[in-house]
Amino acid sequence: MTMSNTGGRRRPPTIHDVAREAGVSRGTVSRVLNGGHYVSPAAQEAVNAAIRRTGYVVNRHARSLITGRSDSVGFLLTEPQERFFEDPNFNVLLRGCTQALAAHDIPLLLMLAGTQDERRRITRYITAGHVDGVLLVSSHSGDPVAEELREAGVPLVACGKPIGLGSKVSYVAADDRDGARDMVRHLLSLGRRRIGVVTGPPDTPGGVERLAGYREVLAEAGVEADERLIASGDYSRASGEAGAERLLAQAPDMDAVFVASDLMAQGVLAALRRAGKRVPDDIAVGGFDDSPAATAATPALTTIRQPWDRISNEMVRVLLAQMGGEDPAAVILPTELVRRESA
Amino acid sequence: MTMSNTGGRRRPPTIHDVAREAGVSRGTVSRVLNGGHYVSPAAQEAVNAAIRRTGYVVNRHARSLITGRSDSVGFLLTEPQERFFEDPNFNVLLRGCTQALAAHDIPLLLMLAGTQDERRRITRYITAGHVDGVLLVSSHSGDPVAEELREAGVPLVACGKPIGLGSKVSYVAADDRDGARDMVRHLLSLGRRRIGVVTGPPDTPGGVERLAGYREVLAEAGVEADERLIASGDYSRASGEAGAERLLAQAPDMDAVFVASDLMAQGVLAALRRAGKRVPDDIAVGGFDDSPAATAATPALTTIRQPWDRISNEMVRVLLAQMGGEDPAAVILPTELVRRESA
DNA sequence: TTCTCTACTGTGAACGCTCACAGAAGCATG
DNA sequence: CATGCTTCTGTGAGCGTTCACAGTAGAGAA
Repeated sequence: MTMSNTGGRRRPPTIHDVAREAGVSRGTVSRVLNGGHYVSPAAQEAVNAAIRRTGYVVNRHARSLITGRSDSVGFLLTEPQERFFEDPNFNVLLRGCTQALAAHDIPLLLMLAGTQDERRRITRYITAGHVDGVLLVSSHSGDPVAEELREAGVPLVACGKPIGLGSKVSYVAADDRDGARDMVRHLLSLGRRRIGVVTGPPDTPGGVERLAGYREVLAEAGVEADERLIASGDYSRASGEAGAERLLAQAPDMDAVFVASDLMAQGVLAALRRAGKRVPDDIAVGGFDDSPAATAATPALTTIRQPWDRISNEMVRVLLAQMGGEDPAAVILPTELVRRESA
Repeated sequence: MTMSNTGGRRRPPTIHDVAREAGVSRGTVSRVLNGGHYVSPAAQEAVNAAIRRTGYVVNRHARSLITGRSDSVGFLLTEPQERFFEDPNFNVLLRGCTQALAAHDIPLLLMLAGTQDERRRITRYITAGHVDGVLLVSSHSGDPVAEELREAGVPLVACGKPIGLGSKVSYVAADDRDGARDMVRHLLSLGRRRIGVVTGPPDTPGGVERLAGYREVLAEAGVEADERLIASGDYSRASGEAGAERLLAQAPDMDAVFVASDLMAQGVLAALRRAGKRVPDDIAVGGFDDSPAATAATPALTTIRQPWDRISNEMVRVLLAQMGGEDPAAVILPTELVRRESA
């Protein structure tokens, strides 16, 4: 019953064909397509029937040409790509955003801009209006792309608080500091007192906030701070391994370690195993993210869950709102302690 | 020097503005934009200068409206998404394709169609001409989307040989059978004779071919086949774990196991550890893929590298060729044995 | 009645581009 | 000197849609 057409018409049906088929004008069809206001029930029905019969789908290019919108949003990665693709969180985020957008029938364009050159090209591409908004995933500060897009007036939502920028840019983030506090409190509750930390890079919000939470809780608990218990990594597995080795050398009496990402925690576990330390008996290990890496690790990681599904949903919600003219907004979501074997 | 414009023009410059600025007609500007044939050097130069001065970028919607092309391609996943996002191979593939396309200035639209409903919608979206071609990632056979797209005449390249379809659809794949042969030969060369296998699903090329390679080599070597040494999984970590348990129960004297994916191999390692078996001393383990999971595992996996960078490059190359009117083609790429600790 | 208001419908004009065509040179060939 | 061919250029039309506007009909108010 569908797709029936006079003869072997090869070209897809246009709004004209639908109008003729329904016995109304282009304008009326267009109105039905765009919400159906000021259309009589009879016309509404006739048009819908004609659309079904002809198999009509709106030509987005023609629509975009006149509306100036593209009805698509970009998912932009401005970091060296290895990082993101190695990080399981990224997958979850990408999937969540794709799905949230699909619910609004908005396709997502994936854009990778790892090099300086690519970044320039992508910025031009975006500012030329090929997407209506951008979901930005870039943890490091000093990222010129975000600033340029903001200036160009492109609706933008970052994942995690962009450090360098003012409050004029929207972002959605988990409550890093609070999550870190929960974890360190948990380690304290296990009786540990010599608690080390492997932080993220100091130019990322996760690097700063998680360390701050760690310091706060120790101070509140009256545990003596010790800089030898602090090492910094870059969220990669390898840097976790290196960090753990440093800590073991500097503070052999360490009895727990809070690691700012599950991936780094995997590296920490490897280093501890090599050093002959049992986890959690000798040293308890706490991760952060609750990524697939947490359950893949041996022993399975006690970690802080970032609510990635909610994060992606909120990012999309805030972006759409901004595309609709609303002001930028910041959303902070709570984290949750997930207890497994490592602590 | 760029973006200079009379007054505070807000609207981006059009081809008209460029033509006026360069003192030529729209047609000439258009010709410069599309390859510059039949344009005098003087006009060429004037137009390029005008483009630079005005900051002009072509409006893709207007162009697409008339050419009927969209100058973008889709990356389509038709499986339940968990699988792909859990699988590190997927990342590498996605990244590779994005980069290969970026070199041609073609944006990539990521499309996820896990449910029946989504699949229908996406198919309509694609056949409506919103992308010029599709990179299909779907290992299972009996996938109706591929067949529908093929019938609709949409250029299509699959990753891995689509089992159900005829030879009319392009694909790029690693040489699964040969890779499996290499691995099993390697295990034999270590002196192992009771070699188990955890296969992939029988409706995927990897499931079929890797098992076939295993059987072939054992037969050639005159090693007795034993169905108790064969278990099948679904490429997930959990299924690897379950498969290993089954094998251990059925064939306690197993001294090696070839696992059809690194992720499953991680599960196998976990099961072996629980059973008190030392790897590789008691049982050697060989994986497949050389994904990040291979190095993340303890001990690091000896595995078969799939040439993902080449695969993605070839997929893009074949797709672009097809979009240019060439016939479908199949490309098979060689694999490589990577020796690490587990075998 | 006449006027106004609301609900609905149709029409021309864009949007920015490419394409086909016609024409203008310049140069060699008949 | 006309004729053809090649290289280059400008112009009109049209891609499929939305938008602004004008117009119709019917209902209620003055």
